[in-house]
Amino acid sequence: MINEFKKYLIEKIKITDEQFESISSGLKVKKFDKNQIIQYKGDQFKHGYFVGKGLLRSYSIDAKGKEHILQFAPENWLISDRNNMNNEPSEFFIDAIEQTEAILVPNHFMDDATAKVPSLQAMHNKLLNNSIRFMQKRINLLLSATAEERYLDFIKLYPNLTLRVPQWMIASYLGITPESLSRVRKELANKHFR
Amino acid sequence: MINEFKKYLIEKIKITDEQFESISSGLKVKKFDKNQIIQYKGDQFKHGYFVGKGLLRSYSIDAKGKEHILQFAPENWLISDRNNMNNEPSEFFIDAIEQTEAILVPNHFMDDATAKVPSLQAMHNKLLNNSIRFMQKRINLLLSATAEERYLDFIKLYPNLTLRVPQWMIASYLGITPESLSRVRKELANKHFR
DNA sequence: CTAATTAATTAACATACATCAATTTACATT
DNA sequence: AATGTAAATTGATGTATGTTAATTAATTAG
Repeated sequence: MINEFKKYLIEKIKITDEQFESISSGLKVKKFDKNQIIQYKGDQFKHGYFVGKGLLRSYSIDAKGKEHILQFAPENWLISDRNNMNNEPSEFFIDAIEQTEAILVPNHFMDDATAKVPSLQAMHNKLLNNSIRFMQKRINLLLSATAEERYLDFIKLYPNLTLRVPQWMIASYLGITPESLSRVRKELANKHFR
Repeated sequence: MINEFKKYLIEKIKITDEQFESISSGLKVKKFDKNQIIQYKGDQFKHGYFVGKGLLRSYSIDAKGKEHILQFAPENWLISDRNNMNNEPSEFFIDAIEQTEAILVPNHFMDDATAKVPSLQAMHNKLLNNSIRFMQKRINLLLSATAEERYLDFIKLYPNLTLRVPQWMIASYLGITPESLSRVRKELANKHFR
């Protein structure tokens, strides 16, 4: 499992084996049951999670008790609370959609890594940059696209998650109700049948 | 104007005067007319803009020709195209809402700065992190809040822009039509009158 | 200062999506 | 396999926001 994390860092920030060994001691793995809530809004932890096996999600709960999914984190995703990273309480919940094993990654792991090995900085910046790009695209879709268009984008972007995640969660990620998503799917099925 | 950029970097990444001097030579200032389009979708530039005076915006145009505003950039904002930073063509347009003077900031300015002065890296990461936090909040609002709630959030977050920017642009940022925003405002006025 | 644009408001009507409620289907637990 | 629970579907209806179009107000340009 630690090895998966190494692969992740090799791919994302081009870390070397030796560099990884020098910073990875002390990483702990933790298991979570399905439906276990890992982090509540308001919590302040000093680590994020690298998912080795399973599936996590982060989400908010609005005044009416409705959940809104910010992010899915399947295998080989690093999910960090951006508020915790800034030493502020979390705005979001995190829970396990499936039974999950994850590495607890200290919030300053990346800072430490790039401090220790400055050559990693450029790639790490690129990683953050991609994260911003991704979110810009999502904002743009929320501003401009219909429910159907957003769903089509989702299944293209996350073909695996589409099968793995309950529909009501996909709806929640898209910003529509499960009923609406069901209708969107029916519409799409009809279109492709004709 | 260069001095404003120095102040920005002192505040945001805690650069020192000497450090700034060592990397700021060669920065160019450019003026833009009101309504001038600075960057088209598909363009690939090697610089972003630090706004010293005036106001820029980035936006997309959808299939129906409707604009959707991703970001406003008033004085002391650094607006960089995240696709260009990754050597890919831009997904968005940038234009000047007001007559603007901006510093052309090379895409790799920050990378260079942190490479030259590794101690800046932590703060730079924090800056990017804040950018992500901000976008997470916006996504969450788009998923969960009504037009009225989003507008109230906007005027609280950007009291100056609320006065400076035409309403139809605020509507475009919020993801609603100008007509709807007008009605939202009327509603709010009524509520506070009663 | 006036004319010409552009923005904002308002009203009537349309529509995408939400809500509520009832079934049906799938999934878990024993 | 049987039973209970949660998810998905479907239908009827509601509502927030969109669309179109007309009017008024505000800006901009000559």
